[in-house]
Amino acid sequence: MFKKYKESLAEFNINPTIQRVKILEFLDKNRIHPTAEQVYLGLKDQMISLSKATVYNTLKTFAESGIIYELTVFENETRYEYNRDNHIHFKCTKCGQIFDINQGNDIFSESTIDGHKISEYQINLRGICNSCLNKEGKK
Amino acid sequence: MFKKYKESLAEFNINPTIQRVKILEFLDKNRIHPTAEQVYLGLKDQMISLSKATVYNTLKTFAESGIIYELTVFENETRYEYNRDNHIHFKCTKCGQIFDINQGNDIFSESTIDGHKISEYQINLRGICNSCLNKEGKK
DNA sequence: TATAAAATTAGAATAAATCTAAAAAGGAGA
DNA sequence: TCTCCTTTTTAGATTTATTCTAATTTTATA
Repeated sequence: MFKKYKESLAEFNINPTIQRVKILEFLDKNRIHPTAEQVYLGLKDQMISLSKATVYNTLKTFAESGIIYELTVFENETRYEYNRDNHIHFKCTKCGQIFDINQGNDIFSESTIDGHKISEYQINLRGICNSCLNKEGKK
Repeated sequence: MFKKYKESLAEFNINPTIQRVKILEFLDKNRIHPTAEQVYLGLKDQMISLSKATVYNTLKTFAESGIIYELTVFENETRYEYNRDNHIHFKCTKCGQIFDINQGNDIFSESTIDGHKISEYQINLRGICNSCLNKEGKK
């Protein structure tokens, strides 16, 4: 059942506890760039003993290992995603949803800029999304 | 003395109260991408009655008007800067400093992507800065 | 199985940001 | 200048995200 997640965790040298497997599964099946709070809320009913601290610890452990990605898109809330393909984010100011955009991948392929060594980058777009634009049009 | 700042504020239809002029001056003279807290700490000695709420309110008012820019660079702390020239940011994981990089300006000159209307974008780089690299080299 | 190490837990603590309601300041007109 | 009205500031309480702490439970290992 959870073999897939256990194997992934093993690849990243993370012990596959029940909590960790469940959290990874949640991230895999809910591609909404959730906050730690959202992960906790999404799991607490099926895991009555789950603690928020575990969710925070686990997400941090995951992000540090590289199995998931940690993002901050304009607002000051840390979000997480399982999608490790190179992509950028668009946040809608109307509905608040965050969309993945498969573009802009190798803009900073040079690893140095102004003498600073780049190890990572994030590109965040903001505006009004596709579906909110349509809703506006209909009014 | 503060004519320059009063004029800028007038351009953006913001009443030039003493607090506002002082906060704008602070941002102009301290190009460190400060947090609201840092602005408050930097001004409270010369303005004993200054309230944190005023700093937060003012920075928000400024950002909404467009006279300053609000940024989130990886960490979940909102930062502000007076520099409105198009540029991107580099945050050093060693010293925590944020550097301005004058590059990457017109990457999203097209105003639509995947049908989403782009009104704004941020590009954030992370790694080890110039001077931290040098210090490492010397050890 | 015993023992050590790692992980989880509940709840307290911290820190950023917002809210509230009252006081102060500023502007417009008589 | 006085009055009225709007805007701004203020202190402190509140909210919310996150971290910390110390005890307990689980897992790994000898």
